[in-house]
Parts: sequence; C-alpha cells; structure tokens
Amino acid sequence: MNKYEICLEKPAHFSWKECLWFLDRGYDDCLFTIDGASITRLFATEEGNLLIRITERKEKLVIASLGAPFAERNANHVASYVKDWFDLDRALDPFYALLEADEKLRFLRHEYAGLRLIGIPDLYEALCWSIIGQQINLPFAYRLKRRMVENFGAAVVYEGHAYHAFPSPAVLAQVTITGLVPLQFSVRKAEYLIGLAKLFVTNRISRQQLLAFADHEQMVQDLMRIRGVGLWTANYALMKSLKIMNSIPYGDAGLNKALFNILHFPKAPGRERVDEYFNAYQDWKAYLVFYLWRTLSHPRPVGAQKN
DNA sequence: AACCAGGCTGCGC
DNA sequence: GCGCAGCATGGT
Repeated sequence: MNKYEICLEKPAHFSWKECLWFLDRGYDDCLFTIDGASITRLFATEEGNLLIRITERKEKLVIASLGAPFAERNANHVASYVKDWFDLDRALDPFYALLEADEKLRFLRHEYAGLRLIGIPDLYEALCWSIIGQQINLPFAYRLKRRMVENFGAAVVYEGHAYHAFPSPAVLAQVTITGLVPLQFSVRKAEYLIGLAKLFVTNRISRQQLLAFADHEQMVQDLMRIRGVGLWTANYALMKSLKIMNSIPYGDAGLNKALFNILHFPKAPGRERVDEYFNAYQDWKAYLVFYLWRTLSHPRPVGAQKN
C-alpha cells in the first residue's frame, strides 16, 4: 500500500492557527516554511531526505509526503515527531483550569486558546539552538542558525524553494572553530557547539539517558556539566525538547520582560521571586513560560516585510 | 551612542 | 560562594 498521507487526530483545546501563528511570528526560521495554513519541512532520514507538508483537515492534521510514499518506518518517525513538535498528546484542561483561577493571567487562556508548547523534538538541535541564542537578540540568533544549517545541513529544492534540515552531530563534530568564526559565531560559541556535537557523537548525552533521572533537578544538573550549558540553557532544552513541565529558564530576558509587563515584577527578578509565583502552576510551569513568551509577539503591521 | 539581546565561563576575591 | 569582565554583533 502506498501511503502518501498520515492523519493525526487533533486533541481538544488545539488551534492549528495559533500554533502556526507562533511559528510564523516574525522571525526567519530556516527549518520550515509556512504558507497560508500549511507548514513544510525537511527530514533527513537514514533512507534519504523526506519532505513533508502538514495541513489541517476537519478534525485531523494531515501530514503529506511531497516525494515518495512513506516507508513504514518513516511514517512512524514523522508521526511521533509531529505529535511531539505540536504537543498533541497533552490534555490542556488542567492548565486552563489553573489559568482560570489566576485573575491576572486568565486572559492567556482566552487570547491564545489552543496554542501548544511548540517543541524542538531533537535534543541536539534544541541544545544547539539554545547555545546559539545565548546573549544575542533573536534576529541575529536566527541568522546564525541559518548559516550553520545552510553550510552543514541537508537541503532539497522543491518547486523552486530550498528546504533545509539541521545538521547531524556527526557532521558538526568535524567542523572546526575556523569553520564557524567566518559565519559570525564567536570563538567561544563555536567551541561550545563543536564540543556538544562530540558529546552526542560519542553518546555521552541522550534523551533516553536524561529521562532516566528521577527528577527535573537532576536533569538540570546533568546538562549543566556540558561546557556552554548553564541554568538557562538546561531548562530551555528540557522545556522545549523533553517537555519537562516544571522547567523554567530562569533569567530569560523574554520571561523577565513578560513578568515585568504583566505582573509588574522587578526587571530582573531572582529565581525565588519567579518560583514563588510559578509554585501555583505545578506541572505546568513550562506551559506558563511559553504562554508568557507568546505575549511578547504581536501581529505584524500590515505591509511589513517578512523574509 | 549607549545599552540590552530568550547567558556562560573563568578569574579574582 | 559572589561579582565581574569578556564575548561578537544587531536592534533600539
């Protein structure tokens, strides 16, 4: 049977529109293309490149292969990736109940109803991205990522448009500092990224190994042994990749800004101050962070350029 | 034109 | 254990 499509059931409290809006909120992400109500991205699999397009069809999300039909193994991989990416398997009711009880944040539930915690399912990619984004503004971070991806990742051209996949640790482990510096990475960041790739190549870090830890605090400690990974990065990766619901990227500039805007926190609140508020959101802390980030993006002015 | 960006390391105390 | 310079460059 030739299978060109995979169908996933949409869960309750899910809005494709909200999720796409977040992904298309004004930054130049090189790993997918959004066109109206569909999103297209490339997977580099062991059997070769796989270009897929996800659209909404009634109560389902449809993942279509734009090349050959899905091999069974690819179908499974892509389906679980997409579920993970858009956090489809989570029932949001408890989170919405918590928001409803919070007078100051209740609006999040209504403004962004159906928004899911958009993830970065690949742990390696998530860690790279968080290292790239350290201490620089997001437009520049996306540019650095694009340069890395275009230089070292797989690419295919489909209907005149190029699609890219994030390079594997094996490829990046071979890159040298002098290979990254011309792309405007700092020497320090280049060291972090190459070192990280080597840790993945030698299997010193893996999602499975992290999940074996009993609690979130131990995962953070384990990740922080990696050079270039501090408290912020560890929590960011746990939140975006492993969907550890109690992870909070303490000190995050965006989180701080949102807490200042909405709750009138100090501009740089300490960890204790943040914990104090987030305490009520046990098991949904990462979701709250994500929804707070969402408040920082606003609709693009009509006619604004988008690349 | 400073000052901050979805921070971290390494050093000095 | 705590504070601080340095990192590289773009936005505002």
